[in-house]
Amino acid sequence: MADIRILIVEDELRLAEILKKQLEESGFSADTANDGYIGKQMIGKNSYNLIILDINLPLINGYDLCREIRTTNKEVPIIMLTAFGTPENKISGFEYGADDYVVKPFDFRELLARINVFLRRAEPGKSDSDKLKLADLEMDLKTKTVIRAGKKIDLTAKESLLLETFLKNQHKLLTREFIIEKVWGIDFDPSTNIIDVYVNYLRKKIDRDHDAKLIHTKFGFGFYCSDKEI
Amino acid sequence: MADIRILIVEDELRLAEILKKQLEESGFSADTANDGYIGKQMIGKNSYNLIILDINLPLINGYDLCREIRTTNKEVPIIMLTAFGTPENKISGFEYGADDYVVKPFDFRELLARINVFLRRAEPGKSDSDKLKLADLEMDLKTKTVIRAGKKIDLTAKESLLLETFLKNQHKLLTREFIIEKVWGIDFDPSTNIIDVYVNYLRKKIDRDHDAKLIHTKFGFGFYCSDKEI
DNA sequence: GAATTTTTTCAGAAATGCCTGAAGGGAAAC
DNA sequence: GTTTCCCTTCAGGCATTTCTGAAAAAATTC
Repeated sequence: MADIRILIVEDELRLAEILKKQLEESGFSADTANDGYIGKQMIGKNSYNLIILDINLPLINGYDLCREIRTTNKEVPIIMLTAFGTPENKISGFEYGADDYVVKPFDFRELLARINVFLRRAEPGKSDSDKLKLADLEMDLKTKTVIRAGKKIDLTAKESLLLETFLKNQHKLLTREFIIEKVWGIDFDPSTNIIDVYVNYLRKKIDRDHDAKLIHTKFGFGFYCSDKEI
Repeated sequence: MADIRILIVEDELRLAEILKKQLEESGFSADTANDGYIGKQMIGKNSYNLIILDINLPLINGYDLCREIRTTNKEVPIIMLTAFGTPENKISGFEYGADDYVVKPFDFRELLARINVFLRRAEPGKSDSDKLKLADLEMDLKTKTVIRAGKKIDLTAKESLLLETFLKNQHKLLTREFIIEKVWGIDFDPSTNIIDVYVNYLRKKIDRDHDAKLIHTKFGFGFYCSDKEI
C-alpha cells in the first residue's frame, strides 16, 4: 500500500504524541503540529490524506483552520477532535467543512475506524492522488498537472517524470547517475547530455518567469530542487 | 438537484416517522422499513443514496443487514443508529461496513450534518443511481442508452464499456494500461492500437457534432473525459 | 588572465505517439 | 447459407517528443 500521511493538529503534546504513535503502529505515517499556524504551514508544504484537527488551538483555532483548508482543498477528510460535545458545537464543526466530529475522551479504535471510513472512500483503488509541493509549485501526480503561482504548466512525459523525481527528492543533491536511473531507467552513459538538456527544458517552463529559482546546479556534482540553497 | 433517496430502517415507528418527516422537510425523499427483512427487500428493489440503519431490528438485525448490503454495494453510505454507545458496539458497527455511528438520543441537526458529509462526497459518477452524466451527455447503465444534447446515440458493446469507463472516471487522467484493463480485461499489450481505434469511434459518435469536446488526449500520458481541461 | 572543465543552449534528426481509413475475420441474425 | 454487424489489426501520415552533437557560456583551476 502506498504511504498514507495523516496530520495531527493538537496542542496537548501528550495526546498528540500518543496519537502519532498509535497511528504509526496502525501503518500510517503521522506528523504533528502543535498550533494552528504550524498546522497551516505544514498543510501548505505537504499533502496529507487526512487531517485530525483539534478545535481549541493557539494562534489559529480549529474552526478557522478548517475553513481555510476548505478554500483550497475540498477533498481531504477532516476529523475534528474536541472536548466540546454539545450539539451546537458539533453542528458548527460540520458547517466549517469537517467530515466527522469526535468528542474527547474517545476510544482510539473508534477514531481509527472513522479514519478508515474516509480513507476507504477517498480513493477506491490506488491512493496515488498525492500532490507534490514546493514553494508555489504544485504537481498533481494523478492528473499530471503542474501549477506554479496559480498558472498551469504543460509538461511532456519525460519532463514530468524529471520534475517528479526532483520534487520527490527536494532539498537533496541528485547526481546524474541517480537522475538518469530514475527517469530513463538506464545506467549512466557519460556520452549523453540528455539530463542537461531536460533540466534546461524544465527550467524554461518552471523557472524562467520567476525570480525564485527552484532548480539549482551544484557545479561538479549534479542538481537539486529546493526553494533555498543547500 | 436530482432527487436524493434515503432509506430509514427502524422498528420504533414513532422515531421512523419523525425522521422521515424531518428528512423530507430537508429536501430528501425518505422511505421507511420497520424490520430488517423489509429493509433488505426495499434495498433490492430501489436504489438509495444513503441508508440509515438501526441495529436492534426484528428478523434481520442491523449488523447482518449492513454486511449483506456491503456484499452487493460497497458505495452506498450507511449510518448506524442505535442506543448502544459503548466503544465495542461502535467498532463492530464499523467492522460490518458502516460509515458512521450515531448514538440515540441524537440531535437531528447533527444527523443531517453527517448525512450531508456523505452525500457531498458521493461522486456523481459513482452514485448509486444507474445513470452517468457529464455536461449534456447522459448514459443509462440499465438500458445502455446514451443521449447527448437530447439526441440518442447508438453504441456497440465495446464502445459502451469504454464510455462507461470514461464517465466513471471523469476528470481523471486514464492511462492506456488502465483503460485496456477495464474494457478489455487484459494486460497492456504495446503492439495493439485498439484503444486509439475505439477512442476514435467514440469521438465520432460523441464529440464530432459538438463544439464542446468531452474526450481529450494528453499526449504521452493517456486520455481523460471531462467538459474542461484538467 | 589563460587554460581547463563543466554546464547551458540550440538546431535539427530520429523516434515515438496519435489519428484515421481500410479491410479481414468471426459471431450473431436472418 | 448468407448477410450484417462488430471487433480487431494493419498501414500511412502527421504531430509532437526525445535525443544527439556541437558550439557557446560559465565556473573553476592553474
